[in-house]
Amino acid sequence: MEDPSERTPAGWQGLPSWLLTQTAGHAHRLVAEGFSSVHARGYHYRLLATLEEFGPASQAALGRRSGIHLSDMVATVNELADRELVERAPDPSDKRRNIVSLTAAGRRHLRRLEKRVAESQEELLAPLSAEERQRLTELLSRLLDHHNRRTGTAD
Amino acid sequence: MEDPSERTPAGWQGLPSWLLTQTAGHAHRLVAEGFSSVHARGYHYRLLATLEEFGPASQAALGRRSGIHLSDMVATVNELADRELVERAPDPSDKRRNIVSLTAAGRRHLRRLEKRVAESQEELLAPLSAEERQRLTELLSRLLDHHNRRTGTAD
DNA sequence: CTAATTTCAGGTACACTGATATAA
DNA sequence: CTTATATCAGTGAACCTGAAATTA
Repeated sequence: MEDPSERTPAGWQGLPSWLLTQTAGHAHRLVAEGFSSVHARGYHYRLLATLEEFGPASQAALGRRSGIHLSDMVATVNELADRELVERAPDPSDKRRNIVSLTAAGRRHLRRLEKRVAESQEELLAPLSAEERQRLTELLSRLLDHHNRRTGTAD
Repeated sequence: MEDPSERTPAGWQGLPSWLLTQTAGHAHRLVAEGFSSVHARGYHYRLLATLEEFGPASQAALGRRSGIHLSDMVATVNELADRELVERAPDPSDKRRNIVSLTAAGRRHLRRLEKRVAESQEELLAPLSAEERQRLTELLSRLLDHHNRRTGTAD
């Protein structure tokens, strides 16, 4: 089991796409661990933060603002409504719509999630200096902008 | 539908973990598109490249070298063996093992995959200069190293 | 006995496709 | 008639857990 080839990086390990997806995997893991410690997942945070930032809205509008697919929105709202972190009420002015809004408990839950997110950013970037973090963020932002425009992704 | 809030980025859009996972999503999509045009997926490339780099090996050794989970290794070898891109032969010196090796067709297939990968790297990094690409690669490598060491991940 | 190998069955988070019913 | 909304069913690649049988 002391085969050195099992510790030698293969050629594809240096590819930018590999470095990106692997590092993103660690980022996702760190954030998800923070969330799961308060019984949440990424979609919960994105939905609650979108609700606080833009106010009550229909599930379709929330989907467009949060980037969560409509089919997943149903399950996400279900999970949060079961725990009374959001409220789902019929819209009297348009009977197709549900108006989803944040409850007081939902807002407190969001505060906890934000703390966890901040901690995981720190853990993720630990080996980098402040200037390096800034440079990385800027490079990633430019790549993301470029490809979001290309694919017509919002935001 | 001209609601400007549906184009306004929410607060979490600036988080390093968000920039990383979203950019990685684009990277993954670009690479996967290149692969699917020759009916392949990521595991196929990783397995074929590992086989070429280190030679025939048991599925367990291949899993350690490629980072592919043993349970997924079975299906991956099945798929490649069905297309005669790899060969699975019993190891006479250890009856538990299969020795997996690359066929000539597998090597040709790998050449095609490498071309696709190179194209997608170029597409991924298009907006960055050579120096910026170098800086990004270096920063990501440091982050990846740090977290791989922390989690005991090989390579 | 323990440890390694292969295989199978399944689960999860995220992103997506398609179909349906209802209402604007 | 066309569009928007909400819901349900299901897929996919990647990554993972657990259990089983076989052999070292």
